[in-house]
Amino acid sequence: MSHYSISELAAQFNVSTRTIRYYEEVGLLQPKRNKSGHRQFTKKEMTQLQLIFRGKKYGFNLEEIKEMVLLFEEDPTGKEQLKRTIEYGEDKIHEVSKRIQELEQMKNEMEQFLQVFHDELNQLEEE
Amino acid sequence: MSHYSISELAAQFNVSTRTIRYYEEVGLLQPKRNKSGHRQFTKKEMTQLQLIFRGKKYGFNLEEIKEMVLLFEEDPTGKEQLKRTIEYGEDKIHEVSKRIQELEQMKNEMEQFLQVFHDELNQLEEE
DNA sequence: TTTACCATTTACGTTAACGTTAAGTTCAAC
DNA sequence: GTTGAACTTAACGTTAACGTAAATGGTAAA
Repeated sequence: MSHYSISELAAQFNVSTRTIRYYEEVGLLQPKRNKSGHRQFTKKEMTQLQLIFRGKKYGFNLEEIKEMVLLFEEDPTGKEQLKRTIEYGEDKIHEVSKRIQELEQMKNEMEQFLQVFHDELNQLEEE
Repeated sequence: MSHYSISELAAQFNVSTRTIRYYEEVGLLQPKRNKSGHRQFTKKEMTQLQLIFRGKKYGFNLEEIKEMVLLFEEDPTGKEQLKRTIEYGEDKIHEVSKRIQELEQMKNEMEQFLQVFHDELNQLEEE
């Protein structure tokens, strides 16, 4: 009924249970517990884990990821709170945009480099 | 005359000299030495450091970066060698492309999330 | 030639992000 | 009710990527 155990989540995301417990340890997740103390995960935590792993893949460390996860987890009620959240979120989006641009530059440079090799290969094959 | 000391490079790239020595230690750089054993860096190493820091910024570890740096450093002479280098390089470009795509997806999701907050803010301000 | 700075190697220290082991608890099935 | 898999916490271990300290050497200015 929409509750997952820690090993189910671990299998889903192909990580160890230790990893998930560690994420709770550092405040990235706060799963509820059942009567006997076992963690109960829901779709909320699944979504958060998605964000975490995507962030990790792109060089953000857990502290940075934590900020982003918490940003989208808390329900900012009140105008001032909302405004600050939006501003912070737009900053984060800017960071991501910058990373994308620089990755594209990196890609371009790699393509230029390969072009040289391509030309050399053509030279060799024309003989 | 186009030779830089280790501390000049460190200042240029805003890292410690230890970092640069470490990169040599793990095989990312192979600077020449002068008579008294001091490292002599040239534009070649400057270019390699550029690649290294950009790679780091986007979540590649030093091992992966090493592959890429060595790929573009060695002069693949001979048709077979050239072909393999080109193929490997295209794989790496593919990886970068994938990262770009997923970063863009990440950005989209963040923008959607923020849109919700924006709407809530508008609701509050219409009253 | 002594001061001072830059270089060198060696080697131990540090932090993030887990891995691993141990010792105990709970649940599901038989 | 006993067995076995899955859960719990606690705590020590591991690796990458450096930081830092110590001991030493070259060189240029005072």
